[in-house]
Amino acid sequence: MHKEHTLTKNQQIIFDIIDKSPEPLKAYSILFNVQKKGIKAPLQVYRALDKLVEIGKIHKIESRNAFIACQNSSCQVAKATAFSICEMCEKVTEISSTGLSKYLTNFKDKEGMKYSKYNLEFFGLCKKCRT
Amino acid sequence: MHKEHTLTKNQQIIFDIIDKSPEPLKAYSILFNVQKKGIKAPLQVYRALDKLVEIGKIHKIESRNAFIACQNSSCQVAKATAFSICEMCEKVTEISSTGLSKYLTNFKDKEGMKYSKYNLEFFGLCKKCRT
DNA sequence: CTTATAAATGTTATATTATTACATAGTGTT
DNA sequence: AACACTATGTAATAATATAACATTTATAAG
Repeated sequence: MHKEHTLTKNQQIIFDIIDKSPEPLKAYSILFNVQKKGIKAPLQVYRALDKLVEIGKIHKIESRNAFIACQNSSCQVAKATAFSICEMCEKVTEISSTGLSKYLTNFKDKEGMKYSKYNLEFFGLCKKCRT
Repeated sequence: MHKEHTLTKNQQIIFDIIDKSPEPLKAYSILFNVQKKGIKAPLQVYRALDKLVEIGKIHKIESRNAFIACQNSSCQVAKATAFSICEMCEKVTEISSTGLSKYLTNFKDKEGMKYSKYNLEFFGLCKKCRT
């Protein structure tokens, strides 16, 4: 079993903001939002973000430089992530498909190499934006 | 059939540097390398990069903010990309697996949504770094 | 409980990555 | 020539991220 991570003060503050947000948040937008709570410097935000990513509480959307809370309840480690991104409204959703994650986790390249981690980002138009 | 894109002067200079490099290049490292050729400003580099990505001659490795020449001969459009990245030596290789690209191109999420584009990055240790 | 160690914090400065805004020049039509 | 379109040049600045160092807090070992 995994050890439950108890978040520190800064980590908790920053996680809460990301978790409550309906959309991915950028580091400096987070910073702006927590300045009233005493977090004044970028580094304080980035350190919390790094830790939260490391323990799998949040994920980074690489193509957007933004962070989203993990949707898969109790995802402890960030080693197999997949997202859909609407190119119109920028809505991002974490994909949890057993088939997909099995396929990718077991994927071997031409030389038989298996990978320990992956990140996949799908792009298209969401339901709303297609209508 | 696709129209062959004739690269402009700046685009050609920047593509050549990326194409010759054994590793992904970052925008400012490219800038540094082309200053002798008269390209002086970041924007000149970014504009060429944008265009080259758009026409599929190069790809951006999102997790590294770096650019690599397309390995799939005559890949004209950047809409289905997959890479392996060594977390030790940072070697990046474009994966060309028909199985993988078929699987992902046809992937539908829970709501039946199909996507027009994807980018996948695998992480692990390359052959050399595992020994 | 105290000492040692690791993890987290606070703060300043700076590095790296990317875009806005505006002026100019080339290219290809009609 | 007149038009639209794409690319270029240049300066300034915005947005994203890390280095370096001092201090504090949490955790574990004796």
